[in-house]
This record gives sequence, structure tokens and C-alpha cells, in this order.
Amino acid sequence: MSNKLTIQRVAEMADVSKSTVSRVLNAYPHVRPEVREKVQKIIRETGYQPNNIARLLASDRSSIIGLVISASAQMVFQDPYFPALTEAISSGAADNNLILSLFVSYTEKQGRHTLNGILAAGLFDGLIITADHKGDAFIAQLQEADIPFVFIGRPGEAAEVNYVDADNVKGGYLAAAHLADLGYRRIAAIASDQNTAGDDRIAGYRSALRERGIAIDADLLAYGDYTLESGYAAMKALLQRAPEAVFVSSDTMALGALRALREAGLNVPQDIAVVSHDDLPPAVQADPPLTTVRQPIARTGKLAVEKLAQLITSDKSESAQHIINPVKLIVRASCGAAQFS
Amino acid sequence: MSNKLTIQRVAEMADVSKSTVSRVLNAYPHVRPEVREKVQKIIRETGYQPNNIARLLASDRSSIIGLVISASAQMVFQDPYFPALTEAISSGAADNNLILSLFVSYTEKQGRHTLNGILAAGLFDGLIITADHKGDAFIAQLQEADIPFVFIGRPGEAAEVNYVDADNVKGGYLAAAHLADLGYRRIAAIASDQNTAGDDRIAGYRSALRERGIAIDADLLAYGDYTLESGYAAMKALLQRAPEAVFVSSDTMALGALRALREAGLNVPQDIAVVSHDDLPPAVQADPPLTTVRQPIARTGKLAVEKLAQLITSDKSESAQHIINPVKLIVRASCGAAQFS
DNA sequence: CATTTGCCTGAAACCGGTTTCAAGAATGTC
DNA sequence: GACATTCTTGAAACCGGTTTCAGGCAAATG
Repeated sequence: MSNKLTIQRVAEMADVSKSTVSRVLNAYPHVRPEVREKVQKIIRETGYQPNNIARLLASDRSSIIGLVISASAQMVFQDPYFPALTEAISSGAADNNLILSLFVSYTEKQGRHTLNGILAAGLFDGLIITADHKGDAFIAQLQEADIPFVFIGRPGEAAEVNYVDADNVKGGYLAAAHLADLGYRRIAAIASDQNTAGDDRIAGYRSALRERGIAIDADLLAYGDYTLESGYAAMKALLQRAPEAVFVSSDTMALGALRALREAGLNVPQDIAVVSHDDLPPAVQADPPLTTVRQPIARTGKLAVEKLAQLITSDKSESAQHIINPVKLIVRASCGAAQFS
Repeated sequence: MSNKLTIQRVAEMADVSKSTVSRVLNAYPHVRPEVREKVQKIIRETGYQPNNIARLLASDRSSIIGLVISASAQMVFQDPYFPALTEAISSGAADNNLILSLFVSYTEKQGRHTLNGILAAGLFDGLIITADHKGDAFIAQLQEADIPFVFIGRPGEAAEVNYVDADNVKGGYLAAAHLADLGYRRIAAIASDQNTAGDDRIAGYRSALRERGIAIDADLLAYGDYTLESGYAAMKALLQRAPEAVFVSSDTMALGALRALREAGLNVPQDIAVVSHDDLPPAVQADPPLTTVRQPIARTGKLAVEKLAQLITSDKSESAQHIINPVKLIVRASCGAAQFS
């Protein structure tokens, strides 16, 4: 303890120079096998661990990436999407030998401030950004700072930005098509204008209906902000239009919608069918269990980290890549499919 | 961009030495006001930001703290407790100018591995640990590593460990007392043996009943693991004992219990009263809204960070401190209190 | 056998700050 | 006015690594 273990001390003990120890540590070539072995033995015996800070200062790389979550507190708290995503990224970072730092901010202003701090600190090799409000505000700042970054979810202006996203258009399509194919005609939707995912899901919903020659009624569209309450309110408003089915853009909002339906004395799926999006735990827990579009959050997180790691490593800045993950319809009770079979 | 801005360049521009610039940066005394002003002007104009890494290498402090969450995936995903706590700690870290790094692991083995990596990296000034399984496994390792750390939630063997916790005994007491005072006698409880919080809450529950001369029936006690499903299963088992009321040790488990009750055709609170613990969003969203014991999670996170910051700063290692946060009963519909008024 | 080539290795510079030390200037004391 | 203090300041050492460079030696080439 008293005598701290430095590369210098290890070098002395192994009777070689610092340089050689450094070469062994970093698995560089041009070290004679027996020398390498000797050094490794000392390292093993002493339990020597190089000082990351020093290493980092000299090599200009920290192996720390930041995850910036900028969304309303409501969303972050209520929707299990963020915990799930965070977990995925956290384990992805571990797999890539990266340390993950987390930043959460609830307002765009706060987010900008946070980002300033992060960029100023200069501590991070790269950033993963998940932002609502389409996140455009950050892009210019990030590009100017010349730091590798990957967005989760398509930003408003796709521009030349790397991002990983689910195939939200397909998600909305699958949900609406499923309902239409079950015979429902008055199919409402609860969307969200918080991010592009909401827009895309509704775009898919529209194209599924259009494809089937079902007129699109603007009155059958309501908006929420991914909270349970907003789903409740939106559903309540939609009830006046007497829809036969509803596509809700997230599981959490669907829980709210279910409550509104229950209060209105309607049974799901007998009186009205519900399909939601995400397939997070609440979908299974709901009563009735929700038919929902599964998006591969774990995979999204993993791919985002890998893409970022690649950006960090390769100095070559290729053109921006857009990774779109497949989605899949999971049929449970809420859509009424079981009734028909 | 080409010519990076270093303290050296700033010094040259201001026509002083590196040392002086460093003194200005760190607000040290003994710099003539006009010199200080001149340097600050250059810093302002150039937008110079000291390199944290270098600073850190020289000063032996990283300003990075780690948050280690070690709990089953079930718990982490389903219970909003962890997101809420994470957020609180994240903002607490920001307030204290600390960078927060997040580590999540689901098994004790994985957790130990993670911790090894963290300690080996030597990058962190301190750690905040939240662990289930009473977290004892980590303590020895942490103490040996000689790194400042604070537990969230009392570890199994309190030992000489700093921790911040809610007053769980009081929480259980308030819940049970409330039910007893409303006139219920057969008061069941769904506890958890995942961590000490579960034990403590049940201890409080017991003492409230004992105090009121209500016999404690071991058959009225069931266990869960903080998941909705476990609450459901526990409630189902308890139903055979025909309780008049039930205290559930977390909101999420209470949701499961509510479902079991609904399926059994029982109305809450007319047929059976429910009181839970935590007061997280699900408590309000539940149907009926849950009477629950609020624990101040935001405050817990904040205090943990502050305590840790203090440990990092003061080299003096005082005796371990146990910070217990007050809890409060929030009365909503599920306990039936409204019926009596 | 002389020369080129390539593989090891250590010395020293470097990353960009902080901190110690000593010296010169300014101020205070008697 | 001489001497002791206190302020300011810059030079240099230092934090603990990585990386460049050049030299020594062995193997390969002609």
C-alpha cells in the first residue's frame, strides 16, 4: 500500500524498462517471448493494474462513453422503455470494455447544459443520445465538438447522423393491418408527437389502412406523451367517436387506454380491440394481456454501442449509417384474435 | 482545432507562466488582481477548457463516482424504484460536480465481476451500492480496496458501513397501524426476503399489531420478490386465509395482489383493504389508487451522493454513519378509509 | 565475409495539467 | 533606513503511463 505499484516499479522488478512493460501490457509485438513471460509473471504476482488516468492522458482515449437520456421525467419514469434500454446499453458497454456514464435530463435546456458539461469535460470517447423532441437541438453541438456519437431513435432531421432505431413504420403497419384483417373498420390510433417514433408508427398505421381501402378518419387520431395518463385522456376523447379498435403507440399509454375503457364499461376485446407497441412487461401484465408490436430493445442498445465503438476506433469517418431493427407482432388477448379462431 | 488549446498556450498568450494560469483556474490566492483579470480575459475569449484527464492525473482525483445496481433483472425492470433512484443519484451527482457512471448486474456473481473491474480500473473516486441479497458480499472487497462507498439500503450486516435508507420499520408500522385503526383485524402481509427493507417493513408491521393487541398469525404472511407476478402469487395464496386487509411491501407487488383480488371477484376496498409501500407512479395509477407509504427516494439519492462526496473530500475517516429517511402514509382509496368518513 | 535487414530494447520526450520551491518585489516593523 | 514578512511569480519536478527514436544484436542476403 505504502509503495504504490507503478509501471516503473514493475519494470524494476522485472529488470526491464518501462517501455517493455508497456509493450507487454498492450500486447504489442516485438517482445521476446521469455521477456514477455517474465513481465507477465511479475504482473500476475503483484496484481499490478495500470493507472487508467495516466494511460488515458498519454493515449488520448478514456474508454468511457456517455449515455444521454433527454426526455420528460414522465416518460423516463413511467415507460419501462428507458430502463430496458439503459440496461441493454450498460451490458453492451461492458461487452466492449467500455465504461458507461449516465446522464439524465428532463428539459431541453437542462439537456443542453448537461451536454455542454460533458463536452467540456472532454472525458468521453463517444456518446449515445436518446432524446425526445426529436433531439435536433443537440446535433449541431455534437458535430462541432467532433465527438463520435450515435442516436437511439431517428432524430427529426436524419441528416448525416448515425442512429439505431426500430422499424416503427412497420410496427404501426403490423398493428393496423392485424386489426383490419380481423375485420375491424373504425380503427382509431393514439399517437405521440414527442418523437419520430410516434410519427413513424402512425405513418405505418395509415399505409396499412390505405392499402386495405379503409378511409382514414382524422377524428380517430389522438395524441399522448407516453404516459399512462395521456393514454387515458386520449382514449376518453376517442370514445366519443365510437371506434371498434384502437392502436396505441406504447404499452404504457395502452394501460391508460384500458382504464378509460373499463371505466366506460367496455370490455376488451369484446367491445373494442386494442393493439399496442413495444412489448414491455406491462403488456403481459395488462388485463387483458396486450397484443403488441415487439421492438428489440436489447438489440438496439447492443448495436448502438457497437456502432459507437466502431466510430471511436476507426478514425475514418464513413458516411452515416442508419440501423433499423425489425419488429414483430405478438398476438395476445386484447385484439380479440382468439375470438375468431 | 489544429493548434490545441493548452494551459501552456494560454500562459503564453497572457504572458505569464503555466503556474499562474493554473492558480487562476483553481481560484488560488496570491495572484495580483490585474494579472488574474488578464488571464481570465484570455480564458474567456479563447473558451479554454482545461483537460480533465491531465488535471486528474496530476491531482489524483477523477470526480467520477460509480453507481452499482446489483439486483435481479426482474426487480430492476419491473419496479420503478430503480429508475427513480438512479435519476435522483444522477441529479445529485450533477449538483456535486461529479460524473456518474452506471453499472447494472443481475446476479451476485456478475456483480462481483463488475466490481472487480471497477476497482481495478481505479478510475472512480467513490461508489454508491444498491444491492439485494443484502449486499454483504461486496463489503469486504470494498473495504479492502480502500475506496469510499455508501450503501443505499441497510446491508445485512450493518457493520461499519455508511448507508442511507428509508425508515422501513416505521413504514411497515404506519401501514399496519392504519389498517388496524380502521378496524381490520385479520391483516395479512406480503413481505420480501430479497433485502433488509422487506424484513424491516415486516418488523414494523408486527410491532403495530402487537401494540394493538392483535395476534400475529404466521399464516397471514407471504413472500414475494418485488415483481408483480410474485405479488399476484402471494395474494392468491393468502386468499385461502380470508384476510380482511393486506399490507404489501411494494407498489408493484400490490398491483399483482390487486389482480389476484379482482380475479377472485373481490372488490377493493369493500371486500378487502390494501396498503402498499413506496408511493411510486403505479400507486396512483392502480385501480383503485393505492394507499401507500411514501419513501423519499429523491432525497435518499441526494443524501447518498452528498455523503459520498464528503467521504471523498475528507481524508478523515469518521465512524460510519447511518442516515434514515422519514416515511409518510399517503391515504388513497385502496384502504377504505374513505368509506368510514 | 561484408552488408543489409529486421527484431528487440531502453532512453527520453511527451500527454496537460498541479504542486513545490526558491527568488524577487512589495510591504510592514522598529 | 535596515531588516523581517508577506505577496507574487516562474522554473522545474511530478503524476504514470505511451510513443518515438535510435542503437545493438542476430539473422538474412549478396
